[in-house]
Amino acid sequence: MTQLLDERDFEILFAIAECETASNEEVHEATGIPKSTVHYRIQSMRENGVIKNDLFELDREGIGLKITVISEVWAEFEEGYHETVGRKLSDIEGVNQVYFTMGDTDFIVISRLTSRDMVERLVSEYESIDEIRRTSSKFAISVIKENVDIGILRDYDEETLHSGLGLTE
Amino acid sequence: MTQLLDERDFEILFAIAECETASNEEVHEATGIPKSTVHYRIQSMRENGVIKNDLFELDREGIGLKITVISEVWAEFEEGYHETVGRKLSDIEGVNQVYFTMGDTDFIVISRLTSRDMVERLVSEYESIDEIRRTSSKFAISVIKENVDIGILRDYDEETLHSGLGLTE
DNA sequence: ATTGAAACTTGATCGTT
DNA sequence: AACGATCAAGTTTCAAT
Repeated sequence: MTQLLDERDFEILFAIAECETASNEEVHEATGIPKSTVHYRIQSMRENGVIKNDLFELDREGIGLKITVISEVWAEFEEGYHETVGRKLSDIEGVNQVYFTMGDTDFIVISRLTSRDMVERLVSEYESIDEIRRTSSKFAISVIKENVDIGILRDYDEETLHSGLGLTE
Repeated sequence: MTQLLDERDFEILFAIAECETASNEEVHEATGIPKSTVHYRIQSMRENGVIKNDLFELDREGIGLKITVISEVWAEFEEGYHETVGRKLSDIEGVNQVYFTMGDTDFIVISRLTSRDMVERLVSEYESIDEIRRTSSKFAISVIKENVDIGILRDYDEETLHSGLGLTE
């Protein structure tokens, strides 16, 4: 099996994420890769499914993030701990979503990882945070739905959003 | 307080989500709204923060989705239930992410909702699914981090992704 | 705030290497 | 596959409403 992506593809993807634009021009300026090559590469990534639409939904498997781990985290109560602990959790490599909830769990953390090694690293990062009392992790066997960014709108009736905002015709 | 968005803004956002492109041209064709007006509206939504970057990360609060609910769902074991039940969960309005896990929980479901009404609706939708045994829901008091789509790349060292894909220099 | 038309920038194509 | 030059196509601006 041949590699889907090489270093150069990543350089382009990182530049897009960094600049927050997919303009050939800007990617060219950020990377030094000629405009036409940037264009060619992005087109190739579209064709092989790594980039899924014009708004750059990425195929996580395609970029090597095959493991999804969902963790529950319990922490010591302190003033403002949802911010301080939340920030520490956010900073761990591979951590993608952090939700602060109240009740029997304090945080829910979703991570995308490349390997078992990273899972071990994740756990030891949790353990190195002083305020954390206990964690519990689950592997997602399959990701059935993820609608993110602008795609989220497909989850709703226009009606629902209108009434949510108090819009009237 | 004046409304951030009106019907027309939504029409444009929905068209973008539907067409999977933000081209003035295509949005114009899909909606009949003149190109220059589409341009003007998108620019305005950028300025007031509803659209956060060129790759169309949306401000969920801005479009009225103020409530995040995270649910754990337990279901009867059946052949292929992760698909059948997972699909039913995915189809509920406002459901945004569905993860199938094994062990003490079967599914983790993340929803974005506009109102308490929608929360009640969510729960009754859960209850109407035959295979579901039990559910448990938490409200996210705050969403501390969400890196989605192409932004996910910012969570990683380039190194990590390279080694995850088995790339070598 | 909206729009049609003009001006301009950029993405896409093509031919070489 | 990479790339510089070219051109069609789309974005952005502008002036009028």
